[in-house]
Amino acid sequence: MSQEYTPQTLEVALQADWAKTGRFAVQPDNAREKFYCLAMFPYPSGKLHMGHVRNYTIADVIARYQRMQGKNVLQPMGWDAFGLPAENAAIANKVAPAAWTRENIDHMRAQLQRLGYAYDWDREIATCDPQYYQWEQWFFTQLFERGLVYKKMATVNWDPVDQTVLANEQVIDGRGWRSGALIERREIPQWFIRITAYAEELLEGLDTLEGWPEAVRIMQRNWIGKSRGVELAFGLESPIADLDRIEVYTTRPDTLFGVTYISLAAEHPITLALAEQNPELTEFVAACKQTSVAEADMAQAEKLGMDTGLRATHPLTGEAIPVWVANYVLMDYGSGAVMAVPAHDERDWEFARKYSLPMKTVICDAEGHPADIADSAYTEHGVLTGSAEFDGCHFEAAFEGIAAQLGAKQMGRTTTQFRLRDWGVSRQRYWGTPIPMLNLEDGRDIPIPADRLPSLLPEDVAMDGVTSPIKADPEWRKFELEGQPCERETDTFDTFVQSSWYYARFTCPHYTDGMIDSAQANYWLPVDQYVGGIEHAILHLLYSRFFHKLMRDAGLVDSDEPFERLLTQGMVLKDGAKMSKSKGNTVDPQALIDRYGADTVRLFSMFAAPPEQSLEWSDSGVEGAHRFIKRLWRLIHDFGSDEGASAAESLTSEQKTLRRKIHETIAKVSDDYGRRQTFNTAVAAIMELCNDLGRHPGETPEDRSVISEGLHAVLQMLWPITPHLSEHLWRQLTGEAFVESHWPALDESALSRDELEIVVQVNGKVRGKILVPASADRTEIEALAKDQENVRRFLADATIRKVIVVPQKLVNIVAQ
RNA sequence: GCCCAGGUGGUGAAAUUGGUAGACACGCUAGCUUCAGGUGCUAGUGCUCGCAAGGGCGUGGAGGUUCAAGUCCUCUCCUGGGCACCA
Repeated sequence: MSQEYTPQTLEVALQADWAKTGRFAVQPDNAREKFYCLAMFPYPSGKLHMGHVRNYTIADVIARYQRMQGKNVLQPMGWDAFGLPAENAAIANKVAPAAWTRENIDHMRAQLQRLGYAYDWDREIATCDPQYYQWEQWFFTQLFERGLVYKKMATVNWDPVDQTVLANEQVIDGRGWRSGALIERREIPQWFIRITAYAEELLEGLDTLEGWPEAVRIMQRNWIGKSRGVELAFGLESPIADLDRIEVYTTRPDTLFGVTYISLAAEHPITLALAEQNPELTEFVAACKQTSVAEADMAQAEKLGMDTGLRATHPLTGEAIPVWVANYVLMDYGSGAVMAVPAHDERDWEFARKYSLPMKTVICDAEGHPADIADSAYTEHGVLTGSAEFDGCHFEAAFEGIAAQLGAKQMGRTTTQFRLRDWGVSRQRYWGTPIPMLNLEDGRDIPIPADRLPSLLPEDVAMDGVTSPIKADPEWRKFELEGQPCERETDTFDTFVQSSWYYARFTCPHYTDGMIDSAQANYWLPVDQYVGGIEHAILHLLYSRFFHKLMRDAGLVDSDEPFERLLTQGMVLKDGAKMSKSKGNTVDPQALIDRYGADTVRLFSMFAAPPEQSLEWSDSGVEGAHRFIKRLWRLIHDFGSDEGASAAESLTSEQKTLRRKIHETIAKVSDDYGRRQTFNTAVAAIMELCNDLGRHPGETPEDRSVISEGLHAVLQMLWPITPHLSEHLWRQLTGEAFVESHWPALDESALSRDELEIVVQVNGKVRGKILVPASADRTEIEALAKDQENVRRFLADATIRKVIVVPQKLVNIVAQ
């Protein structure tokens, strides 16, 4: 009766059954505890890659484990369907982004279904559907009314040949990826959402997110970057560009006496005014603009500067301080000007060295001497020197004293600043949500009225590769409001806007009366478990937290935070590198599913590494996972049906040992799935149990009873990972349908041991092992340890100084 | 450049609270079964000395704390992620 393992037929049949019976469709149910499990939805790029498989398997294992705990589990799936790749594909393949996207969705949906994920497909969302983005447009107009939206000039990468704006990704070594032209920074008007109004709350909220990895919380905290400092001004003798002073911000006012120059951004109004009379400076400013807007590029670019000849007055000493223009000072941050203290700031030190600018030490080192700055800046806090009446002050006193003196002179004040900048949401692209704003003839911007939404994106378009079809089409732009002609905004939203609230829409995807059905949302939210790549640690997760608070303040949801617990999974690598087409090291999950079935692919993904770590791909590892499945298949078939095996009365010591292994495994796997989320160690433990079950003779009814108990537990514990295999074999073994809401019960009494093995060390090195009765006390253990044969040899002519006994574990005898 | 992770056998990894380093699996070696094997089973497998019993060494590198360090501290090297228009 040894039947062959045929995953292709077995899995597809079960999947059809799940779909037909609506097995994973859910509704609110107040009788049961809810559990909302969500994996970050994919961009529909064409087909699934291994990163998706890993991501969705992790989430599915958690969702199914929670189902086995009897919870009402929501696990939805959808598509982050707007974005740049669709435009690129449209140009390359002469197909409209909409058609390309929807084809990809159909293909990827089928792939996900073939992997057997327990999704409620009735809730599927695609962000490119007007039914979705209309509410995003509506919400934006609400934010506008609340004063949380504004328009200002902001910098973009400009390709002067293609006459288009480029994403940072499209700028390679400072050149446009298609034209090869040197790109330049250019300022254009763009829409912003005031995330900075929520900076304090976003920062404080991090402390409540105990279910988040500490690394993510730290990264967000640093990103928000709250600092206490001083805003101060250096005076100008005569106004330039209507400014009579240069404003700077510093967190180190204690180094104010060490300022030897000031640096302005290339876009600073004073720079621009000075450049008008100075051709050399004009040229330098143009050169400064030839880097991408990416911070990484700017931080690594060679530091360039030029003396403007202008001098500003030090607010405390009255000295004349040279004013420079430098390419590392950014107009978008703070005031676009910084005071430079080369002795106590790394970047200023490098710049000053390069241009032979003076340095002035004003902080003492730990020994109380003026710090040595010959080889690098001294950036520690310390006692002041060379700072007039502040000499001898420590950081705190100097900070307060200098701030007070600046305040008295009306030249400065203490402030709190955030590194976080407002969220620019304008994109000069076609394939996105049209920004629902109108430009009136008098120049004012107003929102499109709610009853005229959605502002529909035309889908039947041709892409020429340079101009957005809605920018190229004058007809689309035309709009009439109360008889007045006006123009639609032709920019679209950043795709992060869609992904900032989809988790909430999943609770009520078909709701037509508003953005969110609060009754549904408040039942399901917050998401109990969110799973996604670590690469989203800052942007996506911060924007979502921000949007949640915006929705809360609009009365749509009750909770303060969207995601209770977060699991950030590592990447899938091959040959130590991220899989990518350009490297030619991709692995197509479809080929693996076709060859081994979904359960093998799922099992390997879970077994190969813990979820937070990167996973090194291995073909032979997949083979190994498949072999384990076949072994288990054979084990169950060889065992036959369990013909109502009853709990045995008295067991032999071998049977007791096997039963203890079964229950130790249940305890470990429960902990690994639930608390630790280390699925690889759970699989290893189940494999160990299977090895023991296979080795155990099945001669007596008692033997068969214990083995049967173990096989039941194995199938139940594997269900979250290999659901098809488990359901199929369960029926073989028991003759009944698999009941998913039963997690195997732990029998604590089966865990007890009569004897323990204890390690004996001499001076920290293992010299022997002893078996002691579980009831043995300290003195007995110590005596047994000293008596151990090998231990005695090492103690022969030594004096025992100390004996350390760690209960249940080891004895360390310290001897000389 | 800045912020955050990670580095353990030939390979993927385990070691959960400072307490036996290498569980589980891959690979490899030997044997058995079968002998058409991309099959199955058994044993061995960190390096090293030894016939063996047993010993020495060993978690990127250098120091340190401790009876005891993969785990804690300091410095350092390498790899990966993020840096606001890839998603």
